Amino acid sequence: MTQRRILVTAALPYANGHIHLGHLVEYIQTDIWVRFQKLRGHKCVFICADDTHGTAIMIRARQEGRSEEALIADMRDAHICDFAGFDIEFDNYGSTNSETNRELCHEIWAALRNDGYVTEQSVTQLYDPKAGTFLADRFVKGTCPKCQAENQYGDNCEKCGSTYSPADLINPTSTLSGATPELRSANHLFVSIEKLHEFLEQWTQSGEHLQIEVANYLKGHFLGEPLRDWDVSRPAPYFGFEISDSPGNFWYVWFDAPIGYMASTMEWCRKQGENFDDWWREDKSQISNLKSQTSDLKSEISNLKSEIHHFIGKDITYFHTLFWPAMLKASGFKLPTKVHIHGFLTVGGEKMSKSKGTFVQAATYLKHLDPAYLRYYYASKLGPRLDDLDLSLDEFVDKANKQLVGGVVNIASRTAKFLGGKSLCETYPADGGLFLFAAAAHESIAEAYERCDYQTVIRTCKELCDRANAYLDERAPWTLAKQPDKAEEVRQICSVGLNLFRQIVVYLAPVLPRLAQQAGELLGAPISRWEDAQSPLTGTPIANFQHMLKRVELKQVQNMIEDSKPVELLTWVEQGDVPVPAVQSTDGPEALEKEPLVADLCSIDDFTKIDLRVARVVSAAHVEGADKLLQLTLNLGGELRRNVFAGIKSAYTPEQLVDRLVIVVANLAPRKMRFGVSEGMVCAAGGGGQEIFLLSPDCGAVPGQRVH
RNA sequence: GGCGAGGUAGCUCAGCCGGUUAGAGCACAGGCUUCAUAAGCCUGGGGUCGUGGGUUCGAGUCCCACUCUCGCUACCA
Repeated sequence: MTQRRILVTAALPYANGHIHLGHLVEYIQTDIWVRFQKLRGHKCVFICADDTHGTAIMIRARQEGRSEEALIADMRDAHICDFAGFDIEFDNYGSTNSETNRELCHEIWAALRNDGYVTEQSVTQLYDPKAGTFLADRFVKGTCPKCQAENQYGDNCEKCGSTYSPADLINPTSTLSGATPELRSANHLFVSIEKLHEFLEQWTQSGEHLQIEVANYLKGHFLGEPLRDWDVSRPAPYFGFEISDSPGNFWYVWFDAPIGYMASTMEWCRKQGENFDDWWREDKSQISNLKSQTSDLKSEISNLKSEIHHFIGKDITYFHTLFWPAMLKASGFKLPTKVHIHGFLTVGGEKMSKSKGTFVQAATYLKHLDPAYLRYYYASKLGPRLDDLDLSLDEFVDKANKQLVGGVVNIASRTAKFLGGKSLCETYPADGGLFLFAAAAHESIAEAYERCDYQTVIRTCKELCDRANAYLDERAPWTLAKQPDKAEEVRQICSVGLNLFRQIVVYLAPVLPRLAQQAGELLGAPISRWEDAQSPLTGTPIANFQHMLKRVELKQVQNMIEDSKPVELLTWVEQGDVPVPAVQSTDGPEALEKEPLVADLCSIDDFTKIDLRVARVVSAAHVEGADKLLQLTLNLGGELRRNVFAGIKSAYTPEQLVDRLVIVVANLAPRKMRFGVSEGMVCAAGGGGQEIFLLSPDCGAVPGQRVH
């Protein structure tokens, strides 16, 4: 088999949020594909990066009172940690906010300019005079002009489904500052891709690069009419790269994000001594020479050719299948070999929901469950199509226990103990053709992996498992083990069983890398190549069997869901309505009478669920338009900052708060408020109004300490 | 409205270029086994393959119509 050179990317996660189970459909799918290619002996490079630019990041950083760079650095660390926890192994994880990316953006931009793709047009947009920024649609809220429904965001109404311009909203307000936005126009830069219409038509419809339904979608939606120009610039202030030949304008985040694929590749190339051009630039001399070469040389040259595979969700189809190829084509870069598009994750047949606890973050999952279950589960449900993938919790438990533990691992579990400390037979015993049958399956399994049809892979492996388990059942080595003269026969049967186990683990290695590792250790020979499934292992020492994967209890899954539900927010921050006259400190019964003790007892477990921390107020500020709130930036130790809105304006001034220590509920679910997201709650006593008394630790406490 | 995908056992689905009595897992019923992480094996019940036409010696599989469900409908991450 000739070695392919394959560059694989997964979509860049946005630095505005944590990785959740929905993201993981993509990263697990892609990681499996990459591991498969590597196992097959191909040169495969897995590239990703954080997507860091745009208004959302800018606004959030502002709310948290820190720089965008600090925010995206934290987020990047969190993302990397989450991915590692799920055994998702990137060859390079970059950032779109890198010098390499800036340079590549400039290069591509210059090419677009030179070839006349860039035009300038005036755009009228809502502008927030208080926040000093133009407002993306989702930062504007108002009454629907069609059906009068209130509190509708952006450019469409959830109630009546109509779409409109945000400027048409009745009584629009900025969700950033509460100000009334005004219409302002500014010159934006556009890329005209209509010039490439014919090329895009041909590229998308060729049947080679896209799934058929995607090709049809593009044809039906976009290619039937002239392609609209793409607005790729945003006026300052904007967190991103300033456009060199258009000062005061920045590239829209979607312009520099896909270029991040290239930048991250370039970083990898520098580390590995690879040539970036081999991966991303079409070598014209090679291609033009091809026609005159012999077929031998042709195949040699095609070996040098590298492939580019993008894995994305269906929400960003448009960018990856029209703009991105257009940009690459226009600037002389190599086009994607294939764009693999998958559907969304639903949980229990419904969209993920924060209130139902089905919006599970990667880190929350890892607190409760082994990543192998999810990798296996997703694999068992993923096909080559764009269907949404449903996570059914019962089925999840079932697959993990019945198929993974009771099926696959059980083969080793029921045979290895008879060979612990001994070794496999020197020559592979007769097994009625089981090994050959499984070995012959490798081709169809490999084809299924190649086309991302993992459910077929799992289905096939399950059949192999059933055969192996039926074989063991029939031969019953445990019965023979009681007869000393049958020791050799037991060894033979177990050698067969363990070899069948090993084959299956080889086939599943892309899905279950840890299991492959453990199986290698058990059997005294690492699993490192696809071909390991083709010839039986003989004579190697067998280690004592240790559990490879625990069974799952439904309770663990339920706990994870509970853990993902937002904790009910105590609403005192939003109350404080009637100021109560100051009370003398007489230790009287008034306070108790007003708010009697809670009758329900709470367990120590209930209490420890609440993560109380010492924090220092780094900065405090009035919130424009808010009557009761102050915005606090808290330091929870080290670099950890939190943005908290506290309803304490009636009792404190910002100046009184800066630098003092407070007690904060650190694991309170973030709460979206009118002025931004509040990421915790400052503890205080008192009834509201003037009567709010912040809790403070005694001298000596430092930020980050937990309150017990 | 347009476009796309799909309607196969109680549930989740597989069925490639049309071909013998329509498959798997889960669930359910019965039996075997007790080596294994209360794991494993065998047997069974149960489906007019959305509806109606058509092509064909023969259709779940091709064509048409109808019907229902879901998704998408771009400058939003």
